[in-house]
Amino acid sequence: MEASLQAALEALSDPIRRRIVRELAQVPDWSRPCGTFNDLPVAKSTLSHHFSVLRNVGLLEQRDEGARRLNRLRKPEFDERFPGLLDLVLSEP
Amino acid sequence: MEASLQAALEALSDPIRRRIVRELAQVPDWSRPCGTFNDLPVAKSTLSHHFSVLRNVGLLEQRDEGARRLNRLRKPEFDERFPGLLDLVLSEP
DNA sequence: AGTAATGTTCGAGCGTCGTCGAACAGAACG
DNA sequence: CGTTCTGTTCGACGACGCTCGAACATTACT
Repeated sequence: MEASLQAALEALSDPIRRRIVRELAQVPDWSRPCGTFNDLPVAKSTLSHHFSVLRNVGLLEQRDEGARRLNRLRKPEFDERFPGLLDLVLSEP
Repeated sequence: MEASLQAALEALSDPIRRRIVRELAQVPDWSRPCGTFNDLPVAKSTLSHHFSVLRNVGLLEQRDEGARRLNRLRKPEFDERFPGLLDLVLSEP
C-alpha cells in the first residue's frame, strides 16, 4: 500500500472507477460482490481490471466468501492519506 | 471554466503539470513568465501544451506583458470548486 | 460427476495523450 | 529593417491504458 498521489489521481481519473467507488460508498461494507456491478457498460474482464487498480491504490479491500468476492471501500484509510480527495468523488453527480 | 472533476483529475494526473502548479504556488502572482520553467525536462512546445491544459481546467490564468506571458495560479477559485484537491498537490514532495 | 456461477488472466485491438522538431506570429531592441 | 526572444500551432511518432473475448480456476448446486 502507501500509494502515491500519482497513482491515486490516475486511479480516480477513470469515470467507471469513480462510479464503482460511489456505488460502493452507498452500501455497507462487505455487502456487494463484484458481480453486482453489471449496470456498468463494460465486460467482466474490464471490470476485474478496474477492481485491481482500485485495490492497488488502497481504495478497495476484497474478501473471498465462497465463490463470490465481497468488497469494502477503505474510506478511513484513504481519507487519512489523501484528505478531501475521496469526498470530491463521492460528491460527484 | 466550470471544469468537471474528470478534467481536473486528468489535468493533475501528469507529474509535469503538478510540478508547474507547485512552482507557481511558491511565487507571487504574475511574477513568472512561461519561459522560466526551463528546468522541466520537456521541450517548449510540450510546455506550452501543459500550460494550455492547466488553463482549460481553470487552474491557470495568463496575461500578456510585452513578449512574455505572465502566470497566476487561480488557487481561490479552484479551492472553492474542488476543496482540498490543490492542497494535496501542493503538499507533495 | 456434471453443470452453472463468479472472477481472474491472457493476448490483441485501438484510441488517447505526452512528446518532439519545425514553422509561425508578435514584441523588443540594436 | 533585421535580429532575437517568447510562446503557440502543426503534424508525426510512440507508449500507455481501456477494452474485449476466450480460456482458466474455484466454488456451489443438482
